[in-house]
Amino acid sequence: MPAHLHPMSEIMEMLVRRGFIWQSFEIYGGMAGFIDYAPLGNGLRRKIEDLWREFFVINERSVEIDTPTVGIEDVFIASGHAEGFTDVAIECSSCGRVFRADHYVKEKLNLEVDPTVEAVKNVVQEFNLKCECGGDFKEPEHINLMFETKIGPGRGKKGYLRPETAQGIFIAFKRLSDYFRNKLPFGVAQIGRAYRNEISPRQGVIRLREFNQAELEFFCHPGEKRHPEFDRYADDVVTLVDKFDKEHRVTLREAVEKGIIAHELLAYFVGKTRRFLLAAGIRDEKLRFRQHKDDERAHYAVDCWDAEVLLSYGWIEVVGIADRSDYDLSRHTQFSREDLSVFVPYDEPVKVKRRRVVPNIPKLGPAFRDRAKKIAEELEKLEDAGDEVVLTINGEEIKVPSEYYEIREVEEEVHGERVVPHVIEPSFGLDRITYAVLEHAFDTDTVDGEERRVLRLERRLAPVQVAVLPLLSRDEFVEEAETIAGELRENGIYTELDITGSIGRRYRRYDEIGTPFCITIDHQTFEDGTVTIRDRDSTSQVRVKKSELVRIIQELLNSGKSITEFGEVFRP
RNA sequence: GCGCGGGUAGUCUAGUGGUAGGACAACGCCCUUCCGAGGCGUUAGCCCGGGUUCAAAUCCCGGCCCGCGCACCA
Repeated sequence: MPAHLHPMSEIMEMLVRRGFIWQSFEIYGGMAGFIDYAPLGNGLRRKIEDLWREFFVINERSVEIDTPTVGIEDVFIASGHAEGFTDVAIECSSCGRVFRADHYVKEKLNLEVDPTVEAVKNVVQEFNLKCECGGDFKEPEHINLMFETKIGPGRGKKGYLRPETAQGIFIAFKRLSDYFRNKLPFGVAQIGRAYRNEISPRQGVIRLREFNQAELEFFCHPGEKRHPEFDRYADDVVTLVDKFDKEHRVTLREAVEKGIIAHELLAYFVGKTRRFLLAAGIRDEKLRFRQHKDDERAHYAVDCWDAEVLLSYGWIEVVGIADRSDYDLSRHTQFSREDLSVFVPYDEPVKVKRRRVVPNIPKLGPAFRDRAKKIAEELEKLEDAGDEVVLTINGEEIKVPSEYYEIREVEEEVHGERVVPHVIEPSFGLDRITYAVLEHAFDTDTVDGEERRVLRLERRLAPVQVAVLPLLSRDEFVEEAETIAGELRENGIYTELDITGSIGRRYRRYDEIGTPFCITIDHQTFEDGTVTIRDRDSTSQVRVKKSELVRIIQELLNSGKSITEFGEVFRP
């Protein structure tokens, strides 16, 4: 079906033609699941990243790091991602449906099967297992949704392209905790690529095999899932769809009080995420937060809220805000044997009275010889003891009479406890957000009886911020335009100079790519040193002095101010 | 992965076996003009591979890509 029949085709056509996104590997026929960020799309995505940094790094108690996109196998065994791939799948040779073998066997035969190719193969043969459609299954195979690679020459060491940026943060946790001088809570962000070898990439940029994530891992005390700045968003009214599909329009404070959102910290990030998306130009009425159902959550999550945006594809998940509890740190502790806990001091040291068993070493030594040291260690572990203690040392039962130890009442000061932090993770799909911003900004209206297409991007996100347009292509007009464009560029403003085509045609070009302001050099420029600034959304113009142009443009770009605050409205 | 539909310049499109056409866009020159003006000119295309045929954009097979449905989406 030609793309133009699809409802979102008009914008897709524009995005490709004007240089926002292109199909990757196009001259070789393309490959599903990969896109090139063309000049304008790359500019837009970078600016969205910068906006994200402002919200989730600069204005959060967070830092940003950057870790490899290739990970060694151990990481993903610990994280649980590798487990998902050792799952065995069976595919029907007639209808083509693919099932997870262990689930299918459990459901049809009520039988637990080891998730190995051999075991599944045996079960399928033994019970002559058929597909629901009656077809035979092909040979069972491993599902593999991570890209596999080899590190080093020859057989190398097995590695995977990361399926999320988060693991790089968890792995560096000890260093990060030290960096924050072991004081919770703190956040660590990472912006970068991640990879999933999707079975069937679809829907333009919505499901890619290589994609851009911005993730924040916010580490907190398990008993203190609050945020000191919750009040900033507590009164924001949000649309929530809970796991029972019940919709709520409530403030975040109410959502926490009523128990719709599990705790304040999740609610805080729901609020912050919403403000970020609105700042990027997502429409509030096309934004909602949906709670994952119990069977929908990832293996690591205990609660999860997705930000969903209404697009021509329907409601699309663009952010996942998950409470990953201590899952990741505990798993990496277990697999790496590194202690990834944090010492949390109490406000006041607590005095604890307890009984201790104190071994009498001088007596133990001669009596028990080479076993004495071990016995002493075991005795110290005991909370209490009677007249005689029976210990098992190296499989040997040893009776230790009370003369070899004494019971003392001691008072100890406990200054704090070691806890494995919990982590709240807002995880952003930047490609989807970038596309959503474009779709929500895309508009048409009528100017002088003609329809025009205009991209109403937030000013600060526009990839081309200013276009300088000489009214005529005569040398003196072009030279003047070059001078002005040069000055804007020296001040860090993304500026295009465009001298071809009629002025109207050029205005349309920049409307279509969302350039908020056009500077026009006309005859009057040479008389009184003024130029006009044209506003994309209203198409109206004001005259300003050349000497003040840079300052005015900068102020316009960093505010929502109207051009009419800066000069006389100009009507040619 | 399965099923259905599709793939012709940058974009959109005409073309059912016989010399691949148009519109818009882009670029150059002229005009010198404030909202896709006009004139002249230029660039540029049959997704890839095989087959049938004297001859394939067109018919057949396979692949790739795009859209939709199913499955998958940690």
